Amino acid sequence: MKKLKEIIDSIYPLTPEAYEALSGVCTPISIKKNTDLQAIGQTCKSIYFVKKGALRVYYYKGETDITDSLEFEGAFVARVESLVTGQPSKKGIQAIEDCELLMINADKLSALYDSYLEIERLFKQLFLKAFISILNRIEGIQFHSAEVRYANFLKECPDALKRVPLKYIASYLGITQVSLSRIRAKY
Amino acid sequence: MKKLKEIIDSIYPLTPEAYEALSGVCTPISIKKNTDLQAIGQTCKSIYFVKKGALRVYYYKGETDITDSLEFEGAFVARVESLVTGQPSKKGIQAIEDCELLMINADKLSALYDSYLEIERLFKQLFLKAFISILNRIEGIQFHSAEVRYANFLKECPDALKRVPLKYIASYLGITQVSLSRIRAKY
DNA sequence: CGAGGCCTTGACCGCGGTCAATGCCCGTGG
DNA sequence: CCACGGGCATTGACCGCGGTCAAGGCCTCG
Repeated sequence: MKKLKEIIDSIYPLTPEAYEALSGVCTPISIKKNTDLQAIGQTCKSIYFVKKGALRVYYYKGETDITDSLEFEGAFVARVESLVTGQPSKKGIQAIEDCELLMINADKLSALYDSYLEIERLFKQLFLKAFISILNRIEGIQFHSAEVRYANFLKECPDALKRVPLKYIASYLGITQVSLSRIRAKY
Repeated sequence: MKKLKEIIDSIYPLTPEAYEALSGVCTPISIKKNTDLQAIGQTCKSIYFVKKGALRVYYYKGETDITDSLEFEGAFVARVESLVTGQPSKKGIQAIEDCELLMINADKLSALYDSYLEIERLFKQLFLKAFISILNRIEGIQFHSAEVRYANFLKECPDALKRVPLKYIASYLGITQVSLSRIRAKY
């Protein structure tokens, strides 16, 4: 069970007043394994903080289900393209385990920016982290073999294997279950 | 020869005063073909607007030279990771043709944000466009064959073929010159 | 005219994809 | 409590895309 405050402190600490204000726009949510937190086609108006559990962002490429990202305790989840453009998202968010979340309403959040510059900076920081991790991911896809990508993934998320079905991990790594299975067979 | 004003107007039009202020932090620059605008290892403190010519952002993956992006008239060029982190960049910017540019100093630019909210919004918009185009690029890399990527590239930049050496295009598409050559042989 | 850079082409190979068969685990109902 | 069915994972056979290595043509520039 992760605390929002601890995560924030590790990124961009807030004054008690700002933290209070931020808490005011957070709503606790529980969601069951294998249900959708946000369905494909909805417009994303929230950012979620994961207190407990595991989620995946996914979409359909033709017939096949692709896992776009995997998120665990302590992470923030959002569908940024939809959040900033206001367009319905082609991606959905699904619980892989029973989850406890905080829902942060995006409109209420940006209303806080005027009064609390530090909150704006915090989320700017979160956004930049996401941006840079995407740049790294491109490098991974373009230059590393599936085997190396799998090894890196294990290093970053050692407990993912026990919690996430292999088929999700495979499409997250950009390969098929079959290929992933072969890679695992070699240790 | 592209005008900065026209491009801005097509993205987020500014009032005359704001446009004046922005012009005040722009410096015209000329640079010769095959020379570096910014060398690898420098910290990026500028955003460039391309009035004329063609540039590429590149870096070294081991021994091999990789073209990260290609930019033509009307585009903005920056090394965002370096700009936001303040770290020296692993990427360089090189002129593929003789170029005429406007250099926008990043510090002076952000100093304008307080007085001109619209300028901040303009650049926020530019940044978001870059973010979304990166998301699309990931899709391209992950799901389209080299042949399709080449076809899409031709559609987006029809004149690139005449202006950019094939070896740069190849690494930009994430393949070798040899493979690109074979793809081209099939039309 | 020679040298070097750029592009093309051929021979060869390995990674990862598809298709299909099989094994395993688990929930449900007789 | 066991039997069955379905979803997930593994394995084998096969294949094609794109990579490497090396040779050869072509252009430009000194």
